[in-house]
Amino acid sequence: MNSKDPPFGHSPLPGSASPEICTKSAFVLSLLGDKWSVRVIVRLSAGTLRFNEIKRLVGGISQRVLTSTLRNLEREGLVHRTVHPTVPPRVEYQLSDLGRSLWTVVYPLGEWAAEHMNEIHAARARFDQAR
Amino acid sequence: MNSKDPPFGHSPLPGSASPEICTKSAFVLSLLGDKWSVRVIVRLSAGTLRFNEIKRLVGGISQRVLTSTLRNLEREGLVHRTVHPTVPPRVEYQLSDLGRSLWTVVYPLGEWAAEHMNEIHAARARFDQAR
DNA sequence: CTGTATCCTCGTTGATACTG
DNA sequence: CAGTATCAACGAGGATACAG
Repeated sequence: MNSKDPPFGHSPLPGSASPEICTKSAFVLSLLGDKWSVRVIVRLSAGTLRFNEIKRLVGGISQRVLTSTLRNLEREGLVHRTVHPTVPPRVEYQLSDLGRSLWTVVYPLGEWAAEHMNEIHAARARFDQAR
Repeated sequence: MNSKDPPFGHSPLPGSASPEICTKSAFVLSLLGDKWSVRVIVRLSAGTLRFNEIKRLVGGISQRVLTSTLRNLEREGLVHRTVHPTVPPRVEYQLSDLGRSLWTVVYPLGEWAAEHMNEIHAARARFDQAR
């Protein structure tokens, strides 16, 4: 995810009217669809945190992957990273304005999930049992 | 993605107040965060489509992966699959009520992307060039 | 037309050890 | 404390061929 940008810039189909939304929704999902980004953002939505605080709060994430996840979020401009040149080093992470703005539109997905999680699990049970 | 459910049912951290939202947003993203689900849903949001119509409209997806994607969406209860036992076979796909409901909350992400895509690309450019 | 069945490649994740 | 460096494992995704 770090290395090369996904192929989302490709031109809309010629003669096609509306596929704007497709590309753009998929683009946002490609930013957050990985395993950890949202979980990190949720924690940062509560305020500034240090590396190991995030690690503890998120839980189950390795140092290496958390580093990578935070770098991605920083690269997309969703998270700010502040290094205090002390010893031992102190690095603080916080959501940028852009990150907070994104959060306001991602949050409703959590609410939707809360309302419909049971329906999804019911559908899964039906589907799986039908085989 | 078909085989086993992601580990999202795990208990909220003991003594922690709010991490509900985390788990649930991440759950929805785990449904749609793969490479093709949203692109398929967008097309189906316009109406009923046959297998190869989706394949053509989405573009760049292989038969095997489209089949898998549609099976997942069907399993989650987001898409209905109707088989007409004719020859040659005719299979129609459409969003379920649940799928349409989800779409209303995913759509705003596309709008957000449309507004802020430039900021993200600017942030990327700044970040990449700083190395 | 609508899928299955294989095979293969690549990226993401994870575990572990080491550094400033 | 906050990373970087390796290495191993796994799964998603793609190419191709075949089937009902």
